[in-house]
Amino acid sequence: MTAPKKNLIYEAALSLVYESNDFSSIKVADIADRAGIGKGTVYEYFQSKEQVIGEALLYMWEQALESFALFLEENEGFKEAYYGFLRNFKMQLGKNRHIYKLLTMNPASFSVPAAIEAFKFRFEEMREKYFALLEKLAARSVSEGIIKDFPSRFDWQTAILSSLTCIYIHQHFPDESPGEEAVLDKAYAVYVKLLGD
Amino acid sequence: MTAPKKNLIYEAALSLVYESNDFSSIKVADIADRAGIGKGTVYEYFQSKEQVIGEALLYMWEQALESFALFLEENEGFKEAYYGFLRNFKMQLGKNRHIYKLLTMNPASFSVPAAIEAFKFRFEEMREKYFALLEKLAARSVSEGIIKDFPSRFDWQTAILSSLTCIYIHQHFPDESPGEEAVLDKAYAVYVKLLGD
Amino acid sequence: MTAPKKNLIYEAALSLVYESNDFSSIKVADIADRAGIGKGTVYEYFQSKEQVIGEALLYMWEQALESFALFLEENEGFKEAYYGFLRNFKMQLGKNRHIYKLLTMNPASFSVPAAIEAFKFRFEEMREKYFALLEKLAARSVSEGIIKDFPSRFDWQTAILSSLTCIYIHQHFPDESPGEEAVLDKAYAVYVKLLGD
Amino acid sequence: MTAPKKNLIYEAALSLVYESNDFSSIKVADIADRAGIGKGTVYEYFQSKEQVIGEALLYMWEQALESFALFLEENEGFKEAYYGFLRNFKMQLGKNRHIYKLLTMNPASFSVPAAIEAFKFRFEEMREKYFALLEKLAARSVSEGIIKDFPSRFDWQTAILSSLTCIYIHQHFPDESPGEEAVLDKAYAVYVKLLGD
DNA sequence: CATGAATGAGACTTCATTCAT
DNA sequence: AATGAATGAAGTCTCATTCAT
Repeated sequence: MTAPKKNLIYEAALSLVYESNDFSSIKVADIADRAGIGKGTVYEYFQSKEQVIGEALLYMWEQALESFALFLEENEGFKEAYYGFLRNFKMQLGKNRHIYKLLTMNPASFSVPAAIEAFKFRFEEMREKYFALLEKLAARSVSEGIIKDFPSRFDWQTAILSSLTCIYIHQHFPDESPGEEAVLDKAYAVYVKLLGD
Repeated sequence: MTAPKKNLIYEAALSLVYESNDFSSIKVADIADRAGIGKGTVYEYFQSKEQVIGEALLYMWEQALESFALFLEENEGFKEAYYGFLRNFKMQLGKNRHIYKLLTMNPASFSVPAAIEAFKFRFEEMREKYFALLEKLAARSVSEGIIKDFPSRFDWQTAILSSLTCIYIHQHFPDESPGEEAVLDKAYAVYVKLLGD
Repeated sequence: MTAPKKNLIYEAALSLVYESNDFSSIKVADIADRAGIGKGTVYEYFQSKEQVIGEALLYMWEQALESFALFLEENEGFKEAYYGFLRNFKMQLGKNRHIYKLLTMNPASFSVPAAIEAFKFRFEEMREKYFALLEKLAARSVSEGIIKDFPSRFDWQTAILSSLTCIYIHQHFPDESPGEEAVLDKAYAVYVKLLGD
Repeated sequence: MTAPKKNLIYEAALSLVYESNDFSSIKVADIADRAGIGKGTVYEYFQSKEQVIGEALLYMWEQALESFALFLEENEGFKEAYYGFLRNFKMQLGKNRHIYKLLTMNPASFSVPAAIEAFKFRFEEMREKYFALLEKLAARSVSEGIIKDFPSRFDWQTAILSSLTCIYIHQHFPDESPGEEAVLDKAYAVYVKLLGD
């Protein structure tokens, strides 16, 4: 029965990560408060504050990857899948605009807990999985003939991250941006333009 | 003659910002050490740690904008100017890969010192100046016929940020990326592809 | 069970107040040391050093008033009550000769913590209670016929404070003063002379 | 020409003593500011903050004693002299109600600078002078027949301090007290009652 | 298991004092 | 003689972590 309590702590920690944009300013007391448990209890499940936050971030990514993988299985066509991917990113970003770095798997975002060697490795693993899924997605665009030649890893990374950047700009400057749905078309177009012949 | 001492502190603070990726983990003692001055001296020039870091970030941007503006004046042609812009970003990113958020003027990066209202305003001002320069740059690509129609603000923002994303990926995964010079061509191509007909 | 720990801190703070005669020179570390607790623990019970000292002074007065009230109830006759009152003052003064201002309820003595508005009010309350008891005491001297007419507030205040002054001088210049018991007679006489016809 | 500068510092320090009621909270920077001189200059004339305040207090007393002595010489009759004495005390107290301890020559008020041995001695000297003058004043009341027998030192000290207490109460509770002039009569009456047969 | 009172290392900040100008 | 920039010792306060209950 420890799993649910750990998750409680993860969710609490993550909600604070979303708000603070600054790992070291997050307080254990706040995590405990938000999780509705005692401060001491946190230390029954984790060794240190660093570990709590590190594990919480990995937990977030595990969840995200799992549902991403599931989603890819359920949606065969590239376009629907890509729109779904964008839509999910948009939603996450809507919850918290500070989270861009985390959502784009920016290694820098793991700099604090990465102090502990174990995290570096586990994060690397996670990134591999993430890129494997993205590659699978990119592969579909080729097999469906939307993109002619299979792009290099560098190229599809650039294309996908640019798509996300497009959505990021939309979130930051909603006034100067196309509508909520139109931005998805824009972002999709970015991918096609960058990888199209 | 207080300006040089203030600058000394700015440089010290910034070098720590580059390293730590986490504002609140920076210690006043470290700033003072790195500036080669006493702890108390920092407080002769600033009211609080928050202010030191906030002002230092603004200082960094002021410097960057100034040299950017100068550079734009000195380089008439779009392509040279754009390559110069990319080269500069690449160099900055080379110094510190955590700094992407700051370099892309991500408002979130200012979230800590922005607690003080004054910072919000000054940062906003800075961003306006930055975008004004970027728009000027984009305008050149139109006047030189490289881009047909003048793009919307949203579109050229997306195009330029995607260019930078391209370089960002290069820095993070140098093994899978084109050479140091080739990446500039790639980044330039991103801009042209996204805004070309 | 936090009350005893708070009281521990009060006693520690007061013993330092007695010694230092200068609020702002009292150190939190000293309070903690003397209370036999950790520095941080003080901040579990109080918000700031100022608050510790302010509350401690109020605590001292609360205690004093309580026992004074009890004493008045137990001693019916004016003379015995008055002697008891003087004796108590003498004893307090014996513990610390700097404390005169505090013992005479001099509002100035509260000037430091009174910076916080709440203290002003609570101190005012305390002073009212104190004067109510003194008035009750004075009233007895009238009802017993020791004093003819009921004196004005100003007059009995002057009389009582002069009594205390008498004891104060005794403490400061023991060589030139009457004996330990004789001074009480002197002080009592001061009261009677000043209010007697 | 150093005398006037020293005096400037004394006046500045004293004005802060009047306001703060707490020696150790007075800052050298404030003294210098108020004296209109540089911080470093203070240390040209004094060795330490403690010394500044200690000397300033002694300076105040020297001034006061000098004018008191002069006043006694100029006013032959006891009653006029006593009223003058009271009036002066009242005026001083009007400037600052925290100063009671200082004005009544309470040794406790010198506790901080008294840490330096030299001060203890000089203060003792000053008190002797002060009491000599008070005794002279008391002697007049006897020689003029207002008081029958020459009172003991303890008795006239009590009488005079009670007079001052009377004025002190007037200052603290003006609403419940007699008028500005009437209080002098009251205070005079206190003296007479306490020492009269 | 769960707690939260207690702790003290360590961070921020102040300010008396120095000293080069 | 006068200054005030620079300093660092020392004080206030925070908060991650422990541990007795």
